[in-house]
Amino acid sequence: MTTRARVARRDWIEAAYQELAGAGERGVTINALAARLGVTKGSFYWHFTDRPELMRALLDRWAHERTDEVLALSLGSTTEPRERLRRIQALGREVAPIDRAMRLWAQHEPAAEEAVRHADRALLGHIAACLEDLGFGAEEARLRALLMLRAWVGGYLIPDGSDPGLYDTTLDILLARPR
Amino acid sequence: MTTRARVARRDWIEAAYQELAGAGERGVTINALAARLGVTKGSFYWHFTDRPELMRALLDRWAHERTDEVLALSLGSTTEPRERLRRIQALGREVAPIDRAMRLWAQHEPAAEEAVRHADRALLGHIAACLEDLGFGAEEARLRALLMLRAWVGGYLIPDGSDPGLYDTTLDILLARPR
DNA sequence: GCCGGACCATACTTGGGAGTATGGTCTCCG
DNA sequence: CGGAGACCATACTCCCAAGTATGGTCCGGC
Repeated sequence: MTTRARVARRDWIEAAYQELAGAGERGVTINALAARLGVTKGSFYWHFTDRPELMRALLDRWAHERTDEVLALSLGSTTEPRERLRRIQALGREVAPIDRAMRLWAQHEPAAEEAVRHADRALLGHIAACLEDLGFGAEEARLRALLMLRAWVGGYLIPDGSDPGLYDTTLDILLARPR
Repeated sequence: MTTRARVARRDWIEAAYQELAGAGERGVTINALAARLGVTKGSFYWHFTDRPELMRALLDRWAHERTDEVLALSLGSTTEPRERLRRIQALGREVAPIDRAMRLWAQHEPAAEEAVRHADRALLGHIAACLEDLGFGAEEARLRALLMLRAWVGGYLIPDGSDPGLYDTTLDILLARPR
């Protein structure tokens, strides 16, 4: 038969990652993960010393994933700035659940805040680079990149904040030159 | 002597409101409020039947306050649209702590989400009205109002997201006409 | 075939916050 | 003065998630 329910350390991390994306940080509870994995807490406390260790592993996993994604963006096939910005938006829609969970978590956990800060620095750098390619000055590009990111994550905190027509036109607005 | 530590129902609500703004929803705990007020839980459960009743009262208090503020905006002295938008931003800075706490709370509490939704509808309406005064079409005004709000609350979720130069220029960007 | 270590189940204990039961104190009013 | 009701303190119980203790099972190596 197919080897009993033995799970590895990465299985716990993966399950926790799913739970984090779906239910937020306080949703990732040992018992819930155990149930999801078909084992009990006994397994968990063999692979980890305590919950904080698991959460640190989550931070690590997310940081790496996010780094890879942003790297893939900057290594993308096209060099057309506007298309690159559109791909950033597309990525944003993909990672929305986990991204949102991470940012909410970062509100009351300094370690998570630090991870988000670091990831945002990279992402903002990439966005700003695209804007500079479009002819904006360095400082202007920085400001608009930050504005673009804020406009994006702001959607997490606004009920009914997902106007279908918004994503199509937000770039137009953010890229309009001052007169 | 100055009448013992007798507190009224509104004192509990006020203390809870402070705690909500400062420590978030899960920070408003009965014992913490009791300590802050110099009484014990016995007092609380005389004025309220349970914690949900207190939280509903908080929602109410916030909704009224927010309604008054937005009303004051639309009844403001000036009629110059751009100045009105600047005052909205100024209000945003004032109410940032409680606004942020409410939105975070709304992430896992339907009643809070409903309150935020309702308040946002009014605020967005007011912003959009200013934008229409500036010559934008109705639909365009709606979109830009939403974008402005998202850009604002997005700052809550971005570490180091408070660039000093941002508030000065964000209006310029949001008000630039498409070419 | 059996032994040691990897892995997990069971059954605890602990800590913190919500909620309850009950009795005490002040104040006002008759 | 003497209750009645408003208001609060004390001391519980309940619940839930984290963490611990301990014993059981499986599997590879000798």
